[in-house]
Amino acid sequence: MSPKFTADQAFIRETNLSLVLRLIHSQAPVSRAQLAITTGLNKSTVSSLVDELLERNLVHEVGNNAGGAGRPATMLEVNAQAGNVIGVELGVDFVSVAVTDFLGNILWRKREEANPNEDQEKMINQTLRIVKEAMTVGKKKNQRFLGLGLATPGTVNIEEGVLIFAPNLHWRNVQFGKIFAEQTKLRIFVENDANAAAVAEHLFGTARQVQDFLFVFSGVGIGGGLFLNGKLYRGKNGYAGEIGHFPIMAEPSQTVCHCGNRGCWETYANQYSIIQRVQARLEVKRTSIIPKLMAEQNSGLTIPLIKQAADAGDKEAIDSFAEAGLAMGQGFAGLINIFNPKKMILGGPLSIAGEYLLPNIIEAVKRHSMPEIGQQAEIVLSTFGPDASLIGAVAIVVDDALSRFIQVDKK
Amino acid sequence: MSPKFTADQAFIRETNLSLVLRLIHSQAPVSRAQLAITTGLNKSTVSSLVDELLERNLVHEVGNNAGGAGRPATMLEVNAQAGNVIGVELGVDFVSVAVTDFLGNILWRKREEANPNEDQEKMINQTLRIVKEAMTVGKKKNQRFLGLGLATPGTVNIEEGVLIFAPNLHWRNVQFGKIFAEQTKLRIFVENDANAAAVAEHLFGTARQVQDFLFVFSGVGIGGGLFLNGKLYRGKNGYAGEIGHFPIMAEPSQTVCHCGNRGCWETYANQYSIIQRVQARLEVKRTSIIPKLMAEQNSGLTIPLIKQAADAGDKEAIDSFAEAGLAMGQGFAGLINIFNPKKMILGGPLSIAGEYLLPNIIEAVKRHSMPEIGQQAEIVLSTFGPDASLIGAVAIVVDDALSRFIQVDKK
DNA sequence: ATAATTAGTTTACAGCCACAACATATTATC
DNA sequence: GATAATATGTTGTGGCTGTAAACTAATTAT
Repeated sequence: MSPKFTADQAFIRETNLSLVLRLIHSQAPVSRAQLAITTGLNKSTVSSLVDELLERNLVHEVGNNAGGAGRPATMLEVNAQAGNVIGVELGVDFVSVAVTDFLGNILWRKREEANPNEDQEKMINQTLRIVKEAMTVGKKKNQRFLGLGLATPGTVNIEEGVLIFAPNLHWRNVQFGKIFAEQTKLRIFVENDANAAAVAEHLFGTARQVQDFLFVFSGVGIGGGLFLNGKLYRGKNGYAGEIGHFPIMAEPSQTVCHCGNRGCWETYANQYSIIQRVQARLEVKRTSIIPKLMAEQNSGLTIPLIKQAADAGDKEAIDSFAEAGLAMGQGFAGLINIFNPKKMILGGPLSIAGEYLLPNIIEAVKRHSMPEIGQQAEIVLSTFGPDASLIGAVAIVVDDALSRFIQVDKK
Repeated sequence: MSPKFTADQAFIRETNLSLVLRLIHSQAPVSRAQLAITTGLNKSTVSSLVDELLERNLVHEVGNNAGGAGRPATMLEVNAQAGNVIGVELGVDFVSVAVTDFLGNILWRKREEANPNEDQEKMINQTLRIVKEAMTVGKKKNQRFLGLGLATPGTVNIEEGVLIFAPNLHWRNVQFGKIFAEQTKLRIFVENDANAAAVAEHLFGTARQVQDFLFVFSGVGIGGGLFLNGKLYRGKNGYAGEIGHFPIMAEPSQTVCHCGNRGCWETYANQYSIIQRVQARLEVKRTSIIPKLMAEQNSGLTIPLIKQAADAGDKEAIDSFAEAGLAMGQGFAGLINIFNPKKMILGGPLSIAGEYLLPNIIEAVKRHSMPEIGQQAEIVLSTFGPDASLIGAVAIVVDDALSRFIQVDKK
């Protein structure tokens, strides 16, 4: 049925602990007195809460702040050493693993090419191998791990830690939670890549304190992390966020999307659409350095290569990005009209070309959104660029630690 | 900054009172014992909460339920006599007012034609006159009023009770809250019409217990009430829900939307698009009863008239609805992909033709949505048809009474 | 008649936060 | 340099909360 929500004293304590911890996280350094004012809680209550957080090593005092008159305040900060976190990002053709401290600072990272089509078990074992390597890093630093987060394309059952279906990987029903828990003995958190990236921006990035924003993950397709009313929105089954499949034109002539339909927005605005635009231009106009770059680097026509050409001032590259930017912006406008968000964050592989896309996205939003709504939305690039989902994997672990006060096993 | 959320004892009590009251509302008749099981609260706590609700006259006992073995349960129900509510719907060309009991049962209602373009003050005075008439009804029944809800098109600042901007009415910054509070001495709640309708469905209609659904309000334009994670989503400024302005086609050839853009989804799926479809058909094909109906009734080409023709089996009318249904369904599919909702509810003036639209909406959703997501969404007609916003105006008052336990002035 | 079962109440209790008084540590002022 | 002013943070009391367990109450099963 509907999720029951009862409250008791333990709930009060947990809510207030979490509130204070999150405020210390987002507004560090702060004093107990400042916390009392911003929360509305009594000074003594704040002291009691902070004492508990200090005891749990989640925060620490960082000297005094002698400002004006009066007793100087003892400033508080979240303790970066509260514990380490492992983040894993599963991509369509790579695996990334990172070890960070509690504040998301990267202590170690590794990326390997991978091929999910070849053999699922092989890729999982590859991932496990890198994870175990990562764990030795944490051990050396004598730190406990708070957990392991895994970001993957596709839809995820976060309670069970199961990847339900990832069209890009052609995977179904993968028990990540179970497999990784057995192999690492850590607490495992599995989340969709765009959702994870959204949490990363909320916790560590450009969307701190922002209650309503969309993370637009653009790459092979376009997915979205919907952060609404101060939390992730997942929909009935966790499928929410398939923003790339709004049918913006259902004529039979349109490109077939990999979802099987025609005229999905993402077919006009994903990375392949840019490659197509460049190809079309190269066929008519040859004054571009792109063919030369491809020959030199023995590379196909890829986004990084087109970006490189644009950096060198190549008009065909720049114009292709501009055109794609307008198409992306059209979808952004529609989403802004629907959501009235404070921010729209562009991330994913395509965001490496953000500087060329963004001005036209903004232009298209201005043109196609309702003025009252469009003016309210800031359109920005992801803080973490192509690493957004990897940091996101870390963020979902940290976010849990900021919320829950379940005893973490000591080492 | 971000809304702080602190918890204290009063909050616990209010949360649990509200939880129990809502459960009694949605699952009546229900016993204390059942409530204890479903909430997870202790039996004694439930008794204490129920005692308080009884004292406040919000619920009442309705006999025993002698089922199997054991002491028979005392069943509880929300007290319809807890207080009356006034609902007001401001339409583009009418005003509706209703008096209901606490369960939303209509005790009295009145609808008058109105013209917002003529004179704002005149229309407000007209509304106030009907409201005062309504209040004499409640007085006769010796009932107190819990409040007055007002549903209006446009964007609303719900804290202040101000209509910010309603393009269809050409109104800006109307202080409904202030005006109505002064004139009626009641607590006033102002809300956007689509949002109000969504609350009505959640509280009294087809979306009871549904956490994630969209109310699609189709009429002159297409607006949406977004009910996500168990509550209304309003966005940063309360503008959220402009689902009609997703640019599904940006070619210069398209119809200009009243938002100023071209190719908005709603221009393919609003009531005017249906009228256009019928007109186009009538120009080529004359075997339709529509011209005859228009002549007989001395009426223009309206949706009710086309509906009447469809009821009589007129192929042109039926086919026009079918075509529009497919266009609506295309947008529904896009929204379903984005939101992964449990339900999509079609309401608003166009919903009187729901039986002709719905099959094609469902067909288009099947065709254009991602199968995993589309299969999850039930697509249904509003329980209240064209009255959804009027009942919604009532619902926002009831919803508040179910949540808050501020002392209501006695009579 | 007695036991079993289920509903609801009473009483003792521990946890939580608010409040007010207090201790602490600095700057401002004379 | 002493005193006042100011701001930070702590301590102890009290009221409110839900929990737990023992209790009463009202029915059916045997």
